[in-house]
Amino acid sequence: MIPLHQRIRDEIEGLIRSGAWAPGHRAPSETELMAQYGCSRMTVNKAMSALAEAGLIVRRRRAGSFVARPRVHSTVLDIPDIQAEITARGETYGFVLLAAERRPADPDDGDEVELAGEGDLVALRGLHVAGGRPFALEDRLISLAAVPEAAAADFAAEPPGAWLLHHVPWTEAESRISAIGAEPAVAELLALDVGAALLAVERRTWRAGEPVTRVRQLFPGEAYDLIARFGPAR
Amino acid sequence: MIPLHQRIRDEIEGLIRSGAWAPGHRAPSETELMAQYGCSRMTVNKAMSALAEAGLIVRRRRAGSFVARPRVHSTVLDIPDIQAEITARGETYGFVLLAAERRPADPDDGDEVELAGEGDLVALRGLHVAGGRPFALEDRLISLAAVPEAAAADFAAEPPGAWLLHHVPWTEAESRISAIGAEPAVAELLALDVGAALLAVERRTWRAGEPVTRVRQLFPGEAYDLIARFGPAR
DNA sequence: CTCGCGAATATGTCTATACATATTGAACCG
DNA sequence: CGGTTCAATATGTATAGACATATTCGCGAG
Repeated sequence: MIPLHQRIRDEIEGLIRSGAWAPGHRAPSETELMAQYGCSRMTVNKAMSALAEAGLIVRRRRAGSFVARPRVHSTVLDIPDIQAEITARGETYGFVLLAAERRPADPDDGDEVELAGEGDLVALRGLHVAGGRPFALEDRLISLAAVPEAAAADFAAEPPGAWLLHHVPWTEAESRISAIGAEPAVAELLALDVGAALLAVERRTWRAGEPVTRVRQLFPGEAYDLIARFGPAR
Repeated sequence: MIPLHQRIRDEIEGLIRSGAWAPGHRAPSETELMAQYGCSRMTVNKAMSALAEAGLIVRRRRAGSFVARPRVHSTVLDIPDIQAEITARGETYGFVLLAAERRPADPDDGDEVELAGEGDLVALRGLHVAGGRPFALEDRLISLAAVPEAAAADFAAEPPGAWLLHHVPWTEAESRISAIGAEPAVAELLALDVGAALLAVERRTWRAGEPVTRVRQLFPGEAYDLIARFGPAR
């Protein structure tokens, strides 16, 4: 049984997404919807407030509720877990740990110093492999001040991304996406020509304001797409 | 005056984001919060339902409300309007229309055929310029079946992105982000070496299920970053 | 000791009502 | 004709109560 407020919400959302109600269109008032659905105003209000929160309508007192004009920016981007992504494609996933060391932050690198805080860093380099072929190169720094358990973790057994996900819940994250050419060392590891275009995803995460980790993942440009959608899919 | 349900919501969100309530932590029941804030259950419920909808807590009947473990995927990505982005940086913006033609869809290109529908296409190529230097190359197709007015528009005066935004509200969009090497023609237009890494953003938009436009924007890799954030910023 | 059943609990939904608040449009007055 | 006031309107917030539903816990029977 679908709750009534959800049904109202879904129906109106359908009218908007189908284009039947164009941006700017004025929706019926709560009183009208209340009569239309034979329910109380609170129920209608719950549906309409949810649509407003979702950004589908704009509500103005005395004036009414209007279909919002969608904004170009801020779509939802799926940055999937690499392992999950690969297995979802039906390919076998592997992770090769190329290097792992514990070291203090480079004092010339403000970024590292901030990440390390009072402690050392764990620096990792690893290769994500899909079906026997290199899929992504990952360079990661983990703050031991934030995650002391990382000193003893075996990242060859469990890739650092998955390990962190299980051990350290984060509260904030920032991802930065750019394109760079492959340097010789990187090109060799990814089995590409030097200078080949790579999609670079750099992500930093924090827990309660304290930096936890910074990771830079390099994907061969033609092998990987990031997709962001705005639309009927829920 | 901040509404009470919002205050409750904000306070609990603060406890979660600060890490005071770790993932898995059980929040007080609605009855307890109701006593704590001296309000009715509906008010507490509104706050907690909103937090649940936002994915910050998970609610289970009889069991209670628990702080959710954040998921890696689905962050919010800002895909800004290029013109707005450049002027925000304090640089002068310019758009150079390199080519514009009206033509039927290429029957060998299923993508174009779908976009065109029963009508022709407008095919445009233009260069976004920031402070006198090339910033992005844009190739765009507009469906005249969906937007007949595009046949008469002057895209040299108003860049097609802005023109479309003003004339055709869309209801769905999909963006695809990848990295490619610059081909000779592209490299020359962007004043780069052949093979230089480019960030490619391809976006398609629909209105009420009908394809409206498809645009491919190529940015010099080192000149532009896309940033996605998840965190306390609201 | 285990299984099944019923009671307790926490959330989920909904109603009817009340008052607050922003905004608009129209009536009124200078 | 222009500005001010005021009432109508639509949303915003909140209450108290009611019943529904899923899930867990504990008790008692086998």
